[in-house]
Amino acid sequence: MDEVAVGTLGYAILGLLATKPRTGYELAQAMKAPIGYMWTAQHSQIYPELARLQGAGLVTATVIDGPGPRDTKRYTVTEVGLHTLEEWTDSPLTEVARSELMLRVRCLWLLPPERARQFLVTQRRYYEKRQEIYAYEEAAFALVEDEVDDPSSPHFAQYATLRYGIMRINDTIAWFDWLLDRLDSTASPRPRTGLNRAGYEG
Amino acid sequence: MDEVAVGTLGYAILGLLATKPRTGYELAQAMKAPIGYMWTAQHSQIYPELARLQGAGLVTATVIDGPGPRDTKRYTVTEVGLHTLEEWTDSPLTEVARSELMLRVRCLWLLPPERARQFLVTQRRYYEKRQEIYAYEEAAFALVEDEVDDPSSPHFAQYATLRYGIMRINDTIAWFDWLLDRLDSTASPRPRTGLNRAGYEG
DNA sequence: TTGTCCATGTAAAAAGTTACATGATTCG
DNA sequence: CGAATCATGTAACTTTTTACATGGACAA
Repeated sequence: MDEVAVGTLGYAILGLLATKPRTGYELAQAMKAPIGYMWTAQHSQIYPELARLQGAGLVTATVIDGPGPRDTKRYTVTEVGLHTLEEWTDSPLTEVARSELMLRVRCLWLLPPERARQFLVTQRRYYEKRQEIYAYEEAAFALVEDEVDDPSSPHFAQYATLRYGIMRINDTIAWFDWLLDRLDSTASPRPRTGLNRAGYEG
Repeated sequence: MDEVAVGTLGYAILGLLATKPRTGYELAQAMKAPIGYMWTAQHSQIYPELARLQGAGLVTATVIDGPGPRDTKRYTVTEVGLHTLEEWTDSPLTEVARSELMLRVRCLWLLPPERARQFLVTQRRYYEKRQEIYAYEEAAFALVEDEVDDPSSPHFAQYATLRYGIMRINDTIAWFDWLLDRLDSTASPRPRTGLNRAGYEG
């Protein structure tokens, strides 16, 4: 019940519990799912965090029927937890963008064009697969038409994030095509001149 | 000189050194810069990593003139380092997407519409600022026109990542506008019905 | 009977952030 | 003369990942 600083993972959990009570296992599943391509965590991180949130009085646990040697617990957000989550939602935010894909792309000049091309084609395929999954997810929102248009419904917010994901994927695929095109349509390949090419100061 | 497993940070450093030798300080600067909105690291992480890379024989250090109580060292990739980087560039990749922004958006249904709107407007502004910085960065590529079209030039790869960044920002701004529009144009706000609204099972 | 799913935990290691610490130069 | 920039490092802490560990239910 002490004043404990809640981290992003804690809020990610509270955010999921705000729509319905879940077990730690279900939370772990939700963070694996494609709709959850916004935050991930392993169960080994989730279980201790749930214990901390409970200690801080932000969630409560109820023992329910379940398999295995240990208790199966279903967690619910408390009023305090919900209020904490609300305050966090529009508190100041500065994101640190990390993209290993872009880190790789930045090194593509080191590879022979065919290898670079192969890499891009493979990556593009992953995004195409996700595109299919997202299309499937979007179809599900047709079933809750009314709620999707109601800003006080969790479906409204969920749909907004889904649209963001779909947009991002579409554009990324378009970008892959643009880059693949540029790779193919280039002039005669110049010979590489070692580590630090003369005249390059960028 | 031992076989040390290199992590993403190590490759990010090697990738920067592959275009030109730099000091640890310069690497830290490069990872702060807007063009580096793909990986970030503090100097406290960079200096030990450079020592590790040097120990593994992937970079070499030369002491140069500089201020302060300690040696100023300029690092250069070795042939082994460059080869290691090359192999990593198109090795299998599966990214874990993390977006605190989307995590927040997913909770917007908890806020009164005006507060949600204010949050989105503020976030939109950050992206608009970055848009300006990126436009400035893009202009710089006009100076190296030839290299931008040459797949074996680092400028080609750098430009590709910049285009990706610009595209992402433009789309994100468009998405903010779409969502702001939806927030405004909604029907009469329904009263909230507590934690777990009846009938909601999503 | 072998593997996957359900369900929960701990331990250890790696990666990342924040804070402490030193000292020269240069600009206002 | 004070603040910012250059330049490098360590210590402490938090977060994330990988691995170890248990055991029931159910399907191929």
